[in-house]
Amino acid sequence: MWLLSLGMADDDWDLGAVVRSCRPSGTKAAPMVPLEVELQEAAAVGADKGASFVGFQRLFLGRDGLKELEELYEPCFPQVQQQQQSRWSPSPSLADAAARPSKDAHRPLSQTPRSKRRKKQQRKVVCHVPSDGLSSDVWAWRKYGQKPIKGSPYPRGYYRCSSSKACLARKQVERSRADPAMFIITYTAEHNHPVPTHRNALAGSTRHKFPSPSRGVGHPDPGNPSSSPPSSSAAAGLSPTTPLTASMEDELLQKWPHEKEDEDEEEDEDEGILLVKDMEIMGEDDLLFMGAAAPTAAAEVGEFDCGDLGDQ
DNA sequence: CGGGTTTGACCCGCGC
DNA sequence: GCGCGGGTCAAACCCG
Repeated sequence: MWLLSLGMADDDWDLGAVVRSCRPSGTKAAPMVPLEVELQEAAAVGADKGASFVGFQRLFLGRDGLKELEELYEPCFPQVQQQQQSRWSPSPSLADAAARPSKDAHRPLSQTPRSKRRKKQQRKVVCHVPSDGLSSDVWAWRKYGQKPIKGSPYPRGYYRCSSSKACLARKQVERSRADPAMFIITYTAEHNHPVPTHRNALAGSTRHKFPSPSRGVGHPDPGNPSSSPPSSSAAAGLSPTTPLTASMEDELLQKWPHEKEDEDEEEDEDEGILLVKDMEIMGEDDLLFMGAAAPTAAAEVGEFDCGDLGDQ
């Protein structure tokens, strides 16, 4: 099931974009099947998980932009559409938030401002997607880093929008410790440009060789991430970009199965964050969540659809 | 050649 | 104030 939680209330098109990216782009997108959405408020978190939709709806009531969301999610969540009629007022967009360079802006060093430092309250959108959903993201992402996360057997991949240099949109992809079959995609900041008609041709083209002996992994790919089951395919580092980037995925994939053992203990950690099963809340103030189901991930992982969905 | 990925180092926020 | 850990940078490398 796909879940998406919005750490913010923004709803401009950017948000939509985000959402979009989380949902099947195109018709052929991955099976968006399931879609069980669970939405809750931060406060609600921890509470009954069953609150899901209801909570969700409540959250959005009265806010503008909801409408847009509805549309966006419609495919995924008909219910939302039907039930949510209200709109929520837009709050500062992620872009804004992210755009605020904060103190980093004046960083003397050669380094660029790190506005992003974990702002405790930076708005984020967290999306849980099944491995097979990792692939569809209409945006073009470029990986700029990967790091092992303490407590998690899976590394987290850091991506930024490659469509526009000025775009502050970022995304983090990490395999769920609790459920390796699921990926946690966290979007930070919004795109400040329209969705690219098509992702860079090169994007993602780079690492197509899965089993490439060279980079990273030395093992043969377990299951050809790209072509095969996503479940194994993505890893924290999948490349959201276009189609495939298999290397990272491979790595993760490969290790994934093995590390699975750790799962048990990790579960709670995942949940610790707030994940109510599939949902997480980030941001502290006004966060909203919405469930979204979006088979986007497929693209990240694999190669399938990326091309198609790239365009919308 | 352009653009993406990999990877180690660096920086800084946060908790103790 | 210190140390840990997460997030980002940037050089090196790879691929079409």
